Amino acid sequence: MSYDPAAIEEQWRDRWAETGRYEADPADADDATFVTVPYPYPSGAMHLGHARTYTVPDVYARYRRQRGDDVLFPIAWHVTGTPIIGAVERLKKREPEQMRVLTEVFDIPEDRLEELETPMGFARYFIEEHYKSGMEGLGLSIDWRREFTTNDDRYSKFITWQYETLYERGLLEKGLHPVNYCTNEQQPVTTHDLLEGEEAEFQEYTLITFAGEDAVYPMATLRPETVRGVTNAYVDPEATYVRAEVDGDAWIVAEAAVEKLRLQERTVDVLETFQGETLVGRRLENPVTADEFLVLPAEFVDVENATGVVMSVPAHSPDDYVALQDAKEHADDLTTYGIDPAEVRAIEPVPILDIEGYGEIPARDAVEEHGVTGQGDPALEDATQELYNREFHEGRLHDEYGEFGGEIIEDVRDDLKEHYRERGAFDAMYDFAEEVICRCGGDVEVAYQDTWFLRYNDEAWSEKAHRAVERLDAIPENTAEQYDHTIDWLEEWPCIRNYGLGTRLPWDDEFVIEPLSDSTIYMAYYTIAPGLRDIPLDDLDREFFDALFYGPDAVDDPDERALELREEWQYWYPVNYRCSGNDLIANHLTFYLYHHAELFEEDEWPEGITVMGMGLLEGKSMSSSSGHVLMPGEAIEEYGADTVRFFLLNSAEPWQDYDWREEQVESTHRGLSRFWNRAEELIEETADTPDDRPELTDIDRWLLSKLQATVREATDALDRFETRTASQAAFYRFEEHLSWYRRRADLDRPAAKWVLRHVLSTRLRLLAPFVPFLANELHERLTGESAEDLPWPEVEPELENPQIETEEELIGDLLDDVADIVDVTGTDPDEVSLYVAADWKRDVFETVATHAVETEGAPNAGQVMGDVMSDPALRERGNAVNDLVTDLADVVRGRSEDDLALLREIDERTVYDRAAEVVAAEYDADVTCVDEDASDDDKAEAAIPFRPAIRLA
RNA sequence: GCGAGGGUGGCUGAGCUAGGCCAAAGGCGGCGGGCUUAAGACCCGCUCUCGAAGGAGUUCAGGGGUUCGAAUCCCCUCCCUCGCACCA
Repeated sequence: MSYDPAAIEEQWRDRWAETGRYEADPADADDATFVTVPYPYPSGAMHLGHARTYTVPDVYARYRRQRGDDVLFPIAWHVTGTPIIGAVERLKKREPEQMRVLTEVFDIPEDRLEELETPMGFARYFIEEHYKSGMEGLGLSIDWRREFTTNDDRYSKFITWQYETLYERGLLEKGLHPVNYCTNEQQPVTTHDLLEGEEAEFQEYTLITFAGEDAVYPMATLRPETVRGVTNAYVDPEATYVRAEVDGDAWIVAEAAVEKLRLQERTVDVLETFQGETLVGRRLENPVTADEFLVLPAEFVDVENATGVVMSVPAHSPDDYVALQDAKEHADDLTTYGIDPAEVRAIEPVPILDIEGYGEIPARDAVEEHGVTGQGDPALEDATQELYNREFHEGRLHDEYGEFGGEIIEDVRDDLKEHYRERGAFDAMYDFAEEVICRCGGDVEVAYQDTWFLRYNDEAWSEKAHRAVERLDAIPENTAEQYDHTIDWLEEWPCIRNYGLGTRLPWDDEFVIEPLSDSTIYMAYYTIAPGLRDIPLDDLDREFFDALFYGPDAVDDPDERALELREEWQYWYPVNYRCSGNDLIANHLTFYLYHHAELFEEDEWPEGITVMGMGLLEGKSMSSSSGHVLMPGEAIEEYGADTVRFFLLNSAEPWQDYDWREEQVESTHRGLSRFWNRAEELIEETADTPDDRPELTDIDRWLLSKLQATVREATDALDRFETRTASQAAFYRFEEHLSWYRRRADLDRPAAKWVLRHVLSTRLRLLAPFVPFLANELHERLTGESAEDLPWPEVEPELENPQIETEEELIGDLLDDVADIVDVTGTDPDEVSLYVAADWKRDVFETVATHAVETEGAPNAGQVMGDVMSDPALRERGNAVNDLVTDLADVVRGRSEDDLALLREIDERTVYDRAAEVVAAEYDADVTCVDEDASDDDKAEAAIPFRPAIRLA
């Protein structure tokens, strides 16, 4: 029967489910292994991009089981936060885009849409219909008894304990914080809720408070250091402005700014409203220089941005420079505003910094260099971008800036801002650089909201987190520094939301703990989830979990049930390996380290983290909304789960990106089919082979020796999560050994049959973690037992035989040489003569080899010659010896002492007699192998040790 | 800009953390042959250049250096990908 994945896979899935094969419970042994993955977020279907994240830990779990461990590999569902709620809202509104994804991409039947109209109904659908079936389809060895969702009551009790504990330890702090806020719905919104401006980030503008007669005129800038370069201001004469009392001071701002300021916790009373033109011509005073300047009219002023009053720094802003040129040109028009044109023409750019490569007025140079033609020219943007960058990183402030004079902007901007803020010259406000619209159609602004923060910048806490990194097995190794870097860089993290699924903040229940903050120590929850189900909700209080996690002495009257669960927790903890995405290093994985470092003792801290690259589909990243996705179910149906697994695990190491290319996947599938067919054939044809090891020949011993190397390599690789290296060695690389074996060995011998069966059994056990369906099925057919029920293969040192491996290499080299000659000459030889190097040449080799050992593989030709020539018999041979030494130096160069010892042991005649048989068979030629000395063929002289001379005829 | 990772033969992708066994694995594609009524699948061979004797030449982003010897080590330049937060 040929390879039929669907049939055998179904059968093994059933068997695993029926027998609870992967359910793990504490035993007495001290060999527990606990691996976890991030619990999925079922706000949509699982696609193949997710599949490897779950498959890699599955391989490790299966591997450790074969090594004899109790292995726990659990899964749960993360439903915290707003994405699911948002998705349900969009479904209820029957938004076309959402409906398209649900019905076309995810293929949800019409009659089931209704059950998706509640958040948990929505989540449940994807959990059951996509994630669970996908995971079962892939053959993941999950203990399903432990699943839960983060919206479960008992989980909330656990999170409540966590946050009460952190709160008590002073690691949470309340503060005001800018957030995206929908002015229509009057609540904060997430990026997912946005219709337009999803990419927009709000910025903190510095407001420079220029003084006018009747009020201050705050103007927004991202470059506060340019304050000394302001030459004038602009307003939109057509727009509406207001004079308002803002926190007790009189301000002039655009009317549009009033709401923004209010949202940012300002008290704003509008005193009067007027057209922008009233402001034109007024004189304002620079709070830093005390210089006066004019307010000019300009159409380009956007009153929707910041305060709607703009300052102009023509020396350093190409935009302002060009605008000023225009203003001067049309200065005569300004008389309508009562402005003296001469005064406008007299405005000159005021430089405030020096920068190499630019003249006194950098903006002018930038404008000229980019060939900017006017205000609407796209080149203006490039000029601005380049100049801003250069000035920020290279510009040095002029001496008028006092303590900041001579400094690079990059180094002092923050200090300078703070300096003037303290003196009342600067203020601040947040705003977007573009328009942002909510899905509800409402305008989104930046608002200050009360928020609770986790204090990840706390020194003592960071210190503990660094210690956790130190003892962590970070895979790949270079990720360790990324964790350290993240720890140093993290500030405070807002850990709550105003709405969403999840756990309420225990002491302030208008807030919900957000997803990245309720998922930091939940791995512990897997160990107790089944046990907690039997305990009444109300009993799961602070004391209960204190007893559970901190032991009987932590509370006055410890709950017995908590102490029992404590044993289970301690049996599995710590997590040996967490497998996650490399994009999560900068938040989730580092939070994971922080919370463990704070809440648990060192011996419960994470032992290892393996991060993974992303998955591509035909070279492009997958996304459900674009439809460029492949669901695991589809792939499994097409190729079988083993092919899917093998591709995911073998095409790249876990931390590298992989690319699902149909062509490659098909080739993987063919590889597995070929393997299956050969294995099945072998199993049938050798069924009556006795179990006892027969007398082996050299080539049998060679294959078994290669097998040992393969076992060693696969084992070492899996210990480091190198699934590609491991599977490559056990599968593809060994196929090459087998093909040499088939070429060299008589397969009809009982010994060959025994060897091939032994090899197959070993390889199936090595492959079982990768392709469990195929490997278990074949092994069961081979011996009656499945591969996963048998131990992981161990290296059998007595089967390692470097001597024979070296000899086979020499035979291979000879075959290559013969083939080479045949190829170049285009002859089909009838006779082949092999001449093995004479004894004296072997003596020279000994001398060269001795030198090589002394010089660690880098023999000095001169010294060797001196030695060799001390023998009179050799000296007579003159140039022949010289050439030989040169050749032999190449042979030994770089070889280790052990290698050389092997070569010295080899009897060339025996080896090449064997080689002669192979050559004879392959070329259907008469092959003779004689010593160089015994031949009168002048070709024979070309023989050197380990490289016989060859004559084709 | 900061942090991380890369640039290898038509493509993909090993090797580069321990420099010589590297003209450089494997796969895909291409070419030739076998099998087949035929296609597919499968099997064998070739796939940098030159060569009628196992050889030689030029390659591993570009430039420089260390070394008897570098795809592999060091320096510089250019280019690409990812992350930079309140999104999960």
